[in-house]
Amino acid sequence: MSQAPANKPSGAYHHGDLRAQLLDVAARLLREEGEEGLSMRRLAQELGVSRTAPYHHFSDKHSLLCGIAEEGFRRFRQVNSDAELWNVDTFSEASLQAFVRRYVNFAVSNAEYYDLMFGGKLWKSAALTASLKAEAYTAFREYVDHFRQLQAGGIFAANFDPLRYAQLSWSTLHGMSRLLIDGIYLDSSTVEEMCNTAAAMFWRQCRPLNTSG
Amino acid sequence: MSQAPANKPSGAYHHGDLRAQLLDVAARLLREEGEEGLSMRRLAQELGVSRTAPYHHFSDKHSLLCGIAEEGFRRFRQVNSDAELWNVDTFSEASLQAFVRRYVNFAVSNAEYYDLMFGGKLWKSAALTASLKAEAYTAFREYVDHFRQLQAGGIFAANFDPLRYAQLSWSTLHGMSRLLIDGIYLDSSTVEEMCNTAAAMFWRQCRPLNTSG
DNA sequence: GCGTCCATCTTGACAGCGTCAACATTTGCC
DNA sequence: GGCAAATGTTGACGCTGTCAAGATGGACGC
Repeated sequence: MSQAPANKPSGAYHHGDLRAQLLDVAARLLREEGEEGLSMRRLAQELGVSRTAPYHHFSDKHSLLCGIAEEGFRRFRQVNSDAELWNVDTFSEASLQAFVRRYVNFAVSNAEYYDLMFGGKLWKSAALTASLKAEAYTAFREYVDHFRQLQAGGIFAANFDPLRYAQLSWSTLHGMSRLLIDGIYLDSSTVEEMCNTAAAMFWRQCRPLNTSG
Repeated sequence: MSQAPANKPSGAYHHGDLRAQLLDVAARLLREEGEEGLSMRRLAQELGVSRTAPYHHFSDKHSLLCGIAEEGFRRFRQVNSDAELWNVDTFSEASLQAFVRRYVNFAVSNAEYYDLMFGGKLWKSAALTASLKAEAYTAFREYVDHFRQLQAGGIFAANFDPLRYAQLSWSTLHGMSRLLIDGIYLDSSTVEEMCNTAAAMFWRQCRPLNTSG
């Protein structure tokens, strides 16, 4: 009758907390051994259940991955929420710098989530979980809305399209993150400098009439 | 004794042109059905040879993928080589625009190659073919060198770091390309406009003292 | 208490995968 | 012609995702 211990009931038939642990262990396997390190069978073994037990919580591997991505978006929220950055009065190059660093740091430190959240593996499949779709669209809409607010506050020139700005800045953030995660930019010692350069570009870009730093 | 027909000798024991066709058909399978559509066994079947025949031309699947990526870099060369863009006298926002469009168009139109050339699948494995490594490093070095030449020609401000500029612009190009390829930017009707916006950003960025459009 | 339903977990099975080992055939070279 | 190397073959192994069918346990009405 007592709730099964978090890790492994060891004799119990019912695991008690399988769904949550599947998501956790799957993410850990992805982190430690990459995409090839995660298989449904291995995942089950790692948790001491039979091969097909996970299928009672996720209809297939694809939807397990959707679950992981969803958790990723939950963790991602704090990156986007920054009162200082999105406030017209405190919007500054420094706050932009902090944002860029926060984004890239999240991507690199949570690569196993980032890959699924913003990678083709799930998005090209065109069969995203409804809840994942909701999380993702909300995240991007919030991002764009912030820029709209800033424009309404007079930060941008009138002829500036906030959507275009959002797309472009996100492209840069995403590109930097991907190149770092994928091991193409090996020299991670210059990451901070690159982030600052990116922030400077964004800053200059959104204040086209004022060239002072 | 006669050279086997390009496609399938149909009775001959030796195929005659297997290595090249493996690369071609593999790329086609990737293009048409994605990563999961390409298996060594299926590839062999598609070419009418036995399952293990490909292993006499590529030691394993990984090195086949390296071969595909290498071919990709060969096709990629024309994107980077543009006399007008890299010439100090003709360097302009228009030539930048053309370059951005060319890059993104290459990435999207050759996604099956681009994925391997600039994706984590090969780069994170840390076991790249020597020839692939050479191709890749050459491509990036050329890109950076172009910016160095432009700076030597006085295009950039003196305190501008061409390497940083190359990294940052490439991040943006790569980010846009990836988001398009991966189906995250669904609205591909605005691609051209985004390319122009990106080119404008690069243009403004490299002429920090001249705010005229 | 008992029976019943449902969530959950189990074993068995299947086709497909990458790849190794052993063997067959063909080509190129002396 | 003969021999080595290149290239092709079949057989086998352990791994994968996932379906079907059966076993177990908890929850709830009586």
